[in-house]
Amino acid sequence: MLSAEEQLHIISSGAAQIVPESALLEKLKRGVPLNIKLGVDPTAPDIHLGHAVPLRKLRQFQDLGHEVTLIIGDGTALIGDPSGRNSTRPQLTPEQIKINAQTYVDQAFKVLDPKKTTLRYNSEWLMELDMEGLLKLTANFTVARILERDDFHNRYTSGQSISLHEFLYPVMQAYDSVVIKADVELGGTDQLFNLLAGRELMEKMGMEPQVCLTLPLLEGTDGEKKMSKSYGNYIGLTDEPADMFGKVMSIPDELMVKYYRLASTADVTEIDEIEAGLASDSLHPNKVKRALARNIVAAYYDEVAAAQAEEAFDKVFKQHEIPEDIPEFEADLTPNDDGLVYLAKIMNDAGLAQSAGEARRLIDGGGVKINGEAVQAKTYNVDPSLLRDAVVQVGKRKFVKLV
RNA sequence: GGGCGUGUGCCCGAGUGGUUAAAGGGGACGGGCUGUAAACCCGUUGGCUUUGCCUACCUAGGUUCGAAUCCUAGCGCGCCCA
Repeated sequence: MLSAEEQLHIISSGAAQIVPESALLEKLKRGVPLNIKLGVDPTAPDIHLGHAVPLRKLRQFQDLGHEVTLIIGDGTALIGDPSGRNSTRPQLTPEQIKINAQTYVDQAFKVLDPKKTTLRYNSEWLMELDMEGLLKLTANFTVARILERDDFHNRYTSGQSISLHEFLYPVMQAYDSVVIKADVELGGTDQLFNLLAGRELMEKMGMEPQVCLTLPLLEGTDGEKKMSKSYGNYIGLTDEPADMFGKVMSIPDELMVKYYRLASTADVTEIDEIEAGLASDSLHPNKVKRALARNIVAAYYDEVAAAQAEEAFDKVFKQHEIPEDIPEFEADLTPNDDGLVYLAKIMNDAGLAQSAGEARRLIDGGGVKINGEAVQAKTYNVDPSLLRDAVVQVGKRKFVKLV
């Protein structure tokens, strides 16, 4: 085992805050494996690199010899986390929660070490609570304390509704920590209040309180907004290697180090060197970003897939070649009276354009190529022999082979 | 329950009777440049085999030669009063 100080250095890499850091150092100094907790809401089935950030941090803990308890919040999901919300969340059906939870777990184990992970469902103890237990638990918190929370405060002062059951969310999450005896709980920066509630409750119940470790939000590929499916700027854990590679390559340079720290499997010392190298211009951003993309692909697939993804990427972007493995489309090449076929319609049918009109515009904009040859503006109709077994390309990365 | 206001394209937002498929901005997409990105420049951004036709400014009716623009009702949102 590494020394407590060395461990702390690794653990704090990329973390937003550790509350309190001194307590974590003390826990580490004991030299016994700690119990690290992460609670997840099974609300969204598909997970992306943003969701994987706390998982990566958990993995670091595991690699340092600690144990992880992953809590599926199937009980708390009945409430719906009010964090960052300005209105009440819709409640999910038990069936939906179950499906989501399973999908989540499958993906989470791409990151976590199953041998050092205990999986728990919090319905196990939350649903066991009777009225007496609930009352005892809630007596540990005051309304004023809960109302301190930013989002509750805002909703309350602006006259928006807060349902009584939403008040219970932080209490339930805190109770999870008590039940599993967490040493450290992870969460996004927006989770700090909930994490602190756990700390407070443990202390009140005579336990050693957990340390709260928050992680920053990961920006999406646009480099602006947080990674989210609804913004279309996400990199999914189940994305194809080539896609994943390309998406990582498209992030802004400024984000590279953050991605390294939060989303890669690289060693912290290595990342420190990369950061320094970039700052002093001794490392070329392109090289660094490639290495990052390879690392991330390899983390979810393997080295071979990563190398292939890079190769495919170079073919398309560097040498402007046509990649292998492009989708095929069976096009109807029956000519019209002039002996021509309407290219715009074919592109539309092949999924290269949302409408024939868009296809025409793309042609006029010089964005359409047949076998690497740009189609001249206004040529919406072409000779069918040109299209037979041809590769039609839109922009830099959309290809379809006509058969 | 009453009063007032508001509803425009992916988003924001101009337009208050007539070349308005609808200014401007953002985003997105395409081209150039590049390192793949950013920045910058250019173009496109309802549908249709496009010198044209069709469908569109919350919905349904109405007024008018002509409506996103005026009227009526409904729906959504906002504010004020009870």
